[in-house]
Amino acid sequence: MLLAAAMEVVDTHGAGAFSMRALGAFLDVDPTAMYRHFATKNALLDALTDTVIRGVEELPETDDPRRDIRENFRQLRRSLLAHPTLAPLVLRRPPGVGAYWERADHAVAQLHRAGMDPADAANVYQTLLFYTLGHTLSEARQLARAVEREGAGARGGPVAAVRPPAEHHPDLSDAAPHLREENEAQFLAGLDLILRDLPR
Amino acid sequence: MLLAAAMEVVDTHGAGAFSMRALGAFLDVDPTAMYRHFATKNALLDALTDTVIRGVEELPETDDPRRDIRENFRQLRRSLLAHPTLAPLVLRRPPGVGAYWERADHAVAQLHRAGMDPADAANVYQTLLFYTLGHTLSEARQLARAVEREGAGARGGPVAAVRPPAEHHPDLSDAAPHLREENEAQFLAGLDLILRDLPR
DNA sequence: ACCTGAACACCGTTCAAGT
DNA sequence: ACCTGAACACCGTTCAAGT
Repeated sequence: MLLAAAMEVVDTHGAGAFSMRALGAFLDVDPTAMYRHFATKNALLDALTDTVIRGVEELPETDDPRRDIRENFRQLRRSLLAHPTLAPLVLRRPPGVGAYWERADHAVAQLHRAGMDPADAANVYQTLLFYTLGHTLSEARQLARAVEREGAGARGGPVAAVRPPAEHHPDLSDAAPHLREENEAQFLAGLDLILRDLPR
Repeated sequence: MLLAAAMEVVDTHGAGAFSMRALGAFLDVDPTAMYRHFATKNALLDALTDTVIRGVEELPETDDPRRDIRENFRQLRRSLLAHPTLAPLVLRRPPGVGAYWERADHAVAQLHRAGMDPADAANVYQTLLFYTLGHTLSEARQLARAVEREGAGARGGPVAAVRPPAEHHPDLSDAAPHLREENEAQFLAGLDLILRDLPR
């Protein structure tokens, strides 16, 4: 399928190296043949990002709303990190686009179940979504650079330590060691911070 | 100054239309003359994004830490929205880059002053930063599309309502009206959610 | 020290022509 | 219905040459 081939090219060489000509070469087809199926390169990229937002995992339905919400956003994070060079392009999709509906409805339903009114649920959902996007897209950056340099499967070096000039930023250097923690744990800590009023 | 001219071209026609040739035409200079001052187009864009992260406003120092922290991130939001087509490119800058230090130190210092230990302060800071980036870059998208269509100063239409197919997403449609609120208020509500344990 | 201009190896997209 | 191939109007970047 055309989208699958496009995703393979993106994951192998990075979204920066993706072009209609590169995709044509991969499919052994004239570079202009794709215009029968997608009006523009942008439309093709939008379709790719929608499949990343949607992901491949089932949304969980247990009896623990807090756990289910956490898992919803962990899934989004995993899907974005699986395609790190494509991840930043999800920002071109409005949050009202189809691919987000399932996640939005799932999260809002769990928040409702946990006793929140619609206004609070909407606020918490959006905060979780934007936090997840900001955190994960920042995280994807270093992974993406490794892919664009070394090709698919690159692991990206160890997370660089944050080293501010100590003389100028005394408070920051006390906190700096904690800014370097492993990213998954850091991500979950932020989720829990936002969800800390939910029953656990 | 070269950077100021580049920023003007970006703000007028959008980052998508920015090219070395366009900048050369704007400055009435050969398109390759810029390579004396910046090694690549990417280096030039990185310098531009750093000035956006830094912004033009003074960080506040009142006797209210919570207020100062809110203002820190509102400043970042305002600066990003002032250059909406450039905003997504801040994701290429690692959070440890120079332009973030001032904001990081300021926020961590205020959190410390409010009684937080370094580990909690680091967690809250990162959550606030990534939330702000996610929220603001999503918000910048519609502004950016207006600029790329109509040129500088475009206001971008009213915020599109989120209209999920009601039959499929009952919980979401209860919350949907609250997803459409004016963006500044929504942004601040998220900040307060993350900061709700701070003394006010 | 800085700018110029030709050149190279690319782009996205259109369109007439083929099967 | 789908693919081809030439063509158009662009790119970033290098490098020898000029002042």
